[in-house]
Amino acid sequence: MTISKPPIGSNAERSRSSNRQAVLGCIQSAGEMGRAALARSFGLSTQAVSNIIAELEADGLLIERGVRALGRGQPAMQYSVNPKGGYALGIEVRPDAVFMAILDLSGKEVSSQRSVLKSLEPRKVVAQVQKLRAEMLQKSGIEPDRVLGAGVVMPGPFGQTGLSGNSSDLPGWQSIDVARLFSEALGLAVELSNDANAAAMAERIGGAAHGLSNYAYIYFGAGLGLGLVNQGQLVAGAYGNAGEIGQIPIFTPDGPMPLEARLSRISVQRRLANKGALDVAALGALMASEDADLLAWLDDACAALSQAVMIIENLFDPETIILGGAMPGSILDFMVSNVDLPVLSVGNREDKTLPRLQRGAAGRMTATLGAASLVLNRAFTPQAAVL
Amino acid sequence: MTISKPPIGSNAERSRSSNRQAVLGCIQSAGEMGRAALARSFGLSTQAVSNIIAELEADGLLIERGVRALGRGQPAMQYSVNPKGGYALGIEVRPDAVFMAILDLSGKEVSSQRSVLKSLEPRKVVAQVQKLRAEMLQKSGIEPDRVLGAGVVMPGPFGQTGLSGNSSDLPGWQSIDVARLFSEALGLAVELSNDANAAAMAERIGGAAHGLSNYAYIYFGAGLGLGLVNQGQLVAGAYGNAGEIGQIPIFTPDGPMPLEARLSRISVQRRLANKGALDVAALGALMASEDADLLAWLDDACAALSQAVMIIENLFDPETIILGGAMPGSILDFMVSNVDLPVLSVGNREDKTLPRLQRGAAGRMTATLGAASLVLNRAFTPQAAVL
DNA sequence: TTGAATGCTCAAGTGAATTGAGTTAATGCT
DNA sequence: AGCATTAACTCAATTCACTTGAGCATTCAA
Repeated sequence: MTISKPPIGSNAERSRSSNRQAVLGCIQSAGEMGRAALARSFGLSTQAVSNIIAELEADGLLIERGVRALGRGQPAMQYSVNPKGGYALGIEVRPDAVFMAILDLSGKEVSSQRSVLKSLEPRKVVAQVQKLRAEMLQKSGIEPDRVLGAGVVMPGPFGQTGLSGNSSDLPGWQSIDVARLFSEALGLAVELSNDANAAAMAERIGGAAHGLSNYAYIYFGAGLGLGLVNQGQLVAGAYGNAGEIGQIPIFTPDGPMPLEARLSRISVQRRLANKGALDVAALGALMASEDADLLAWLDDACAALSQAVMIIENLFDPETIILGGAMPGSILDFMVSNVDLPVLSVGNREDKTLPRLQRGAAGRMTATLGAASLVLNRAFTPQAAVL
Repeated sequence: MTISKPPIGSNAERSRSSNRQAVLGCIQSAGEMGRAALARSFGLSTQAVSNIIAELEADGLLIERGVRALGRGQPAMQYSVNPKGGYALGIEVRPDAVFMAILDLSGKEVSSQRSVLKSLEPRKVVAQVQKLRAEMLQKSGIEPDRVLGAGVVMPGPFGQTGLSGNSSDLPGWQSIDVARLFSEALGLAVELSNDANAAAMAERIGGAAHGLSNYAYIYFGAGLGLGLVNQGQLVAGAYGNAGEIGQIPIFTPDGPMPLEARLSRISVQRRLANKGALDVAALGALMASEDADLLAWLDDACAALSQAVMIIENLFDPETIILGGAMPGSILDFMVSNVDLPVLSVGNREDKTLPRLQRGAAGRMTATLGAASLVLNRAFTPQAAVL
């Protein structure tokens, strides 16, 4: 889902670029590190790491954090990522509005905004995004050339599939090269992804999956999505549509139905139709008041979630499964503590140090922040060559 | 599941090694290629490719195939992989026997053998494997240092999981470092995997998935396994147990049950218990005679498979799903043509050029050949750096 | 106090890529 | 037929980024 595949062959310059990314990524996930420790963890010489660090420091991407004595020998100068060294743009396009967020290199939100769409026509949307970017950069006092790239999140699935035609699809966007469109308009490298994948990446940059390389993320959006991270990279599938978990059939007392029919905002909205339109805040209020209808829905939702966990664990064997998205944290927490974790699963291991199911970031902006995280993840990860 | 993680940092030597693998892999999947074409597809200079080719030719891994004129300009000298340039060892350890196969670089089977296990104790098994290797290499006239590595296939899942304790587990093998054990005994790089993953890789080297990078493989072994290939690499999961598809619940008229209960050799054996022990050949004979009980089982199996396809497609969005393993080809073919392909799936695309479901290699040795294919795949794929 | 361990720098050396000029061998145009 | 064009390839020089080895600084432990 990147603009153009990176070249496969390796040469001196590409080595350096890859090593730079590895150094940055290692420091980011460890918090702070010294040259020698970095050299050891990469199989590079200290001298090589020294050169790379000098370069990164000159570029403003790293800052000195003082020396730390860790035992015998000369204490090591520690470095950490300079939050102000670079910024990532997150763009979420929805049928009604665009959301934009700016993250700094540490993954902290610098600014975020929502802009109602006047037209859904791609050119007009892009123009609106350009304007929004200019405003936000100016307001935050960020130099445009400090922006590393943009992540774009759109409702999937991409291309004409058996799941197309949902209400969440963007009309007129199915057959265009969205990544190229944004990349040319913004003059930035663009990563395109669906909401669940983006949210999954957000957890890796600064959330519950910090430092993890294999995990799954169940995302509550319009429907239900799944973000899969394998070896630190998103599993996108052949056409970028992996993770459409909402359609998989689950077993209920009323017969088989799609997971989404029991576990999604649409399903809770339908069940609690008499309570009007429920946004995240309203659901949180109902949860706080221990609303009986909501609790009844939660029972069913947990039963469905249990089956989803079983399928995900047995197919992927992740280190953990994270629950997040447009749901109040209290509801996610309830699910995490009330789901029956399946016994007949490869996820059921005695030596597991992480919980099998845990809560991630919740809220309306999760996917937008995730979009920006795609960019950060790329900045921190050496690009793998793919044939 | 390799012995030791490759170093992350890149330097000149590692660049060369990675470029060598890329060149080999590209030639292997294209059949034959010239220097200039290779250089273009990698983003390397012709000179660099020239040097690499000279080295590979000197090592006996490539052979000249004469010049081909493809238009204007000087015709290009084509190279292809020398089948006799290297060999891969495949080892499948089962509760009753070890299977061993040798593949040449082109993926062709050179030799294969079965040896009944006298003892399941790891040290004794390894000793038996060592002896078997010596015999087979000698009989085939292969110099030992032409062997690139060994792939080892064992019944999963690995480690103590909620699925442990199956009859297919190897007692006494759960808590040892199997890869190290074989690697030290054989003096070879060893890749460890379960049967489904290995079989999936076999299809990539020379079978139905030749040249594909994203596909899924449903494997009929003792139970049912799933091999997932993402970006040309197996998805192993955090603990190497991804793809345990047999346990996922599916919907049947008799209620929910594990997929394996409807779609596996065990299930057909149970349904046709009155016909005695059924090996692959016996099942093939029943299929040829259009046995009514077998056809009834197939109906149920296809219904189950349809659900599995839906889950796999929606979670992974593969280019294709391949069916293979210890089942007669005729039964696999029947399934491929009789399964109801789910409509509500991201796999249901109009622009798909590959069939959504197709048949792969069938037979008793599939996993053993797959084990050797793991080695070939590594020889042909630049190793990705993983943090 | 002394020696071992550890972090780091400087300067020289090395491996593998790129660059640019030049050769060879096809096709296409006049 | 002759010549320009295109493409594949080689040789030699250069460049890039990493490694190596010598040497210094700082800390801990005996």
